[in-house]
Amino acid sequence: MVTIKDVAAHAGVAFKTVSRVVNNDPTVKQKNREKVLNSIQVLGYRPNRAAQLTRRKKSGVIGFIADELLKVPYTFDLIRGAQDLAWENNKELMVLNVNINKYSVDGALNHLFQHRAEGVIYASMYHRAVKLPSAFEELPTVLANCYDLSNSYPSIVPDERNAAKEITLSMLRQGYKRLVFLNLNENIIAAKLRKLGVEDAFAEFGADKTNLIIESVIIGSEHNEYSVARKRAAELIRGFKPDAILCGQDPMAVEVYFVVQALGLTVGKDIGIGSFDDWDTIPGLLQPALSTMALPHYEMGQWAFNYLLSGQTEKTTQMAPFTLISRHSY
Amino acid sequence: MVTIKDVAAHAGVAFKTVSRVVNNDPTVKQKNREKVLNSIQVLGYRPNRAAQLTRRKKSGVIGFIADELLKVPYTFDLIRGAQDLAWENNKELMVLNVNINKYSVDGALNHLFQHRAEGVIYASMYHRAVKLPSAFEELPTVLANCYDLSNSYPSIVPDERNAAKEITLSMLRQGYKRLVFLNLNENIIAAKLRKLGVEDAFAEFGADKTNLIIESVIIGSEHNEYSVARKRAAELIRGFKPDAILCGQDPMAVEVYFVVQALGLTVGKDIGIGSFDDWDTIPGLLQPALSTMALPHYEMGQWAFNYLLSGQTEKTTQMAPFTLISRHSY
DNA sequence: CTGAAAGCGCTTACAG
DNA sequence: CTGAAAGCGCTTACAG
Repeated sequence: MVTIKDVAAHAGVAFKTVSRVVNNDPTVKQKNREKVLNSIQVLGYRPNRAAQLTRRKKSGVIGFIADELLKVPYTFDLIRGAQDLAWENNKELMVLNVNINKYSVDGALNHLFQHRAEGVIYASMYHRAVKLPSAFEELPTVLANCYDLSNSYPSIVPDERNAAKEITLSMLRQGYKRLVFLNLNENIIAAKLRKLGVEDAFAEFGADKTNLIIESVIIGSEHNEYSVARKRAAELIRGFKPDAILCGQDPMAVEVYFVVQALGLTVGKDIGIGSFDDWDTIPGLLQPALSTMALPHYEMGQWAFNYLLSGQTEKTTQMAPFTLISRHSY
Repeated sequence: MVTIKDVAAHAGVAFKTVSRVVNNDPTVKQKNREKVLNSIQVLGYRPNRAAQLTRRKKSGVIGFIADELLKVPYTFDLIRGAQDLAWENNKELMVLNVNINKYSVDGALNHLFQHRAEGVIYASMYHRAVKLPSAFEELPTVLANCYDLSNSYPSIVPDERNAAKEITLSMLRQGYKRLVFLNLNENIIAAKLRKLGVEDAFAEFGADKTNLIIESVIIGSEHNEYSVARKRAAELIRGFKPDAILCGQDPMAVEVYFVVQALGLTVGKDIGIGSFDDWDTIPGLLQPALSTMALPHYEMGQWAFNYLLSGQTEKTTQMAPFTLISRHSY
């Protein structure tokens, strides 16, 4: 491999001058700079990052530990948000997947320590509380899409409550009166907060709460979840006769569309449907296309990265707002 | 940060002995090894990777350039396949996202060169031909889910033709006689090969080809694609009256299920449905659950990584077999 | 504005 | 089995 000394010999300068050019030191005389740049070009020199890092204080590495993250399509936006900023700031984002069977969090951390990472983003697949090993205290840590029960780390999570309030208000304002909210598993934080948000909207709008049913249709324990969305949607449409249904996630909306069609009704005409997530291709697959609250994954990834860059230490829990994507389902 | 010398001082040995212990050199006396291990523990020493790499010949870094890869959920399995092996082999997988707007392939390559990567996997989002900049010739390169037109690099791609043949045969064997294959855009290689595969199956089974219609229902140019699956499915079911439909991808199957239901028919009873991809949550969302040919992304990721590890140079194009996931839709 | 020296934290190559 | 020296490709700190 071509080294700084090869370039120096070729350009007829001291190797320190080459180093200066590579590092954009403005004190190099224009003529020397050009000679060096030319030699770099001709010889195909590329700085050896490992050698640079050995000598420098900063590694430029930010870790990204993904807690089984990558099973759900949109969660990858967490990584993208961070990576886009890493690229812009000339940092290295070291993405490490963690899961029960293969990679431990300790293993991932060890990796990051060996690379002298300057900070780490810990991201979870869905919004939840996590308990991190104490080794995280040794380097700046930010949580994304999750939070720490003992409040030892700064974190950013989706603003579930406001999102639910916002989409519910949007439906009420359009004239829908009688709403069924088919919620996610009541054990998860998103479900708890969204329930409050929907109720907030009814209260703020002055709507009659007897026109509201909230029910969890993803049930069972964490590792044995199943959906009763179809069954309950059918029963509720027949019995309660809502004019709108809000679904806890886009895949559930697919199920509800089937139920609505089977009952001879039309989404967007006989019954309005809204949802959460903006799950990849799903919303556009439906007819009419699904209106949904998009999760702010990309923004959370960015926020987490920026937080590390800024060198802050305040242990805030930040709320990231969803974005309402209006299509034609209500 | 704790260095090898700190550990040596604490353990009362030469720093070279610490280096030996860290690198599992068997010549260290048991007693000294224990002393060093203890000091490492007590001081919390972690080897500095950058310094190691500066001195060693090998960087241990394998690059993974992902061509906008991460928009479709299952494509991440390409990375997972490679990453699992990287972990096992104590290598670093450096994942770099490439796209038109932000990161160029040249930028990603430059990154990899600076890290003295030992090889690179170039993976595309869907099965297609690619043209790589000539800089790839400077380091061992393997293509995954794509191939090079000039055959300059080894590659692995899904065995589309056999997959189509296999699922079609499986349907024919179950007694289905009259098949509509709603194909992907005819411009893409997968569509071309699968068409051949379906025809292979009819020929091999001795089935009557007048009972087969193959039609592309994803149409338009690459950047302006749209689906006429619903419209054509409805027309074909009414006119041609197939007893089975094969869909080019799982999302298309969702659309077809809606059409079938709207016509008052039942999937798996009145009409069999098969598909391709095994796209994340979609197959299980449908009722009955969708039988589909799963893309071998994980396996391709593994193969590509192994190929680099093995140090082979043969420029083969490998075919990776799909796996039939039988559920209840036919 | 430029260069010769020292040093980063390791491993390599050699000596004992 | 262990250690003192040299060196990896750079940057830092200093001198001119």
